[in-house]
Amino acid sequence: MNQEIAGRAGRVRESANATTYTISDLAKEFDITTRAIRYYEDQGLISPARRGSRRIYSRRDRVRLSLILRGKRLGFSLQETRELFDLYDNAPGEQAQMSHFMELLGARRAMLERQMEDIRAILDEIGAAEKEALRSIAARAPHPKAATSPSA
Amino acid sequence: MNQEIAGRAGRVRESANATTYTISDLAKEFDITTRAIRYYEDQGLISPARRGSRRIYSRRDRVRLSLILRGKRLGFSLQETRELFDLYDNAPGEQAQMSHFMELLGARRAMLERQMEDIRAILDEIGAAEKEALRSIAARAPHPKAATSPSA
DNA sequence: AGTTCCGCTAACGTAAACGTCAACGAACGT
DNA sequence: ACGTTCGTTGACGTTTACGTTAGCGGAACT
Repeated sequence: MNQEIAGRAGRVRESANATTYTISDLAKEFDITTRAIRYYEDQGLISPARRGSRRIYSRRDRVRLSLILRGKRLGFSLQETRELFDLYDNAPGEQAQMSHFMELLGARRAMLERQMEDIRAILDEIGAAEKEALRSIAARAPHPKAATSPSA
Repeated sequence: MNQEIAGRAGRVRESANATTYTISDLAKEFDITTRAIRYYEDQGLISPARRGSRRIYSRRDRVRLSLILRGKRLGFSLQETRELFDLYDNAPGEQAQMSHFMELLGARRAMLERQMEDIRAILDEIGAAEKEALRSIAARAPHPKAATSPSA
């Protein structure tokens, strides 16, 4: 996974030293399929150069890809991420977009906080169940009362 | 949203005081559609009693529903939640299941941590972008260098 | 009695994000 | 020269979690 070494794929092509990647270079690096990468292109998230029919990815494309994946991990849909890209491309650093973006981010943060709270609640219940189990074992009682079902 | 008052739906039916709910009671309380609730039943997650063809939900069913929703918020699929229910129903408090459950929970925790890290990274970049913007404004320079695209 | 809800089943539709062939061309190693 | 590998464009298939009619039967209000 070290993009400095690499077999001898498409590094330093053409004139100066424009670092480029093939589709499978990126697929391996990010551990996704080439199909996924082409799909992101279909959805307008990346637009790699072409050498004939083959796709040539630049460092910029590579950054975009990492941003797409980060967006996915945060629960953004591909369309949401695309909109953010579009906004930024058409006027980087504008305030209206910034606030739109902050809204999305805030919503995600709220989701994460709720998830954390859910996990905390589960852990609490597990803790209570354990204590209950220990107590019933200590008292040599076969079963406590059997609640409804912990889990999830 | 107070389930103690309620119009005069299906509270205290039958013999003693077995609190029950109609499907729309629960739909309103949890803010989901009745279709969703029936779907959970199709998938084997709940099995409400019937009075004729109509579904009668007990407090146990209501707890299950809340667990299903919590599972969803944590990213568990309905099938995963169902498996957890099945495991617990067939032998509550067994250790093998507990470890299976803890595995799932651990995976979710890892996901959450990664998401938190992603958000931290984004906030860092936003902070850096702001500093850069302020600096370029202070120097009356039109644009910095224009990176690749922050967002997502 | 009539009409309006509520609920039920059955079945088809949907959206997102790819997976999975198929059929083909170009490039690369031997 | 040739087989293998890599890449390309369709195009259809898949999964999850419901949404959306459609058509019908009781139940409840007036």
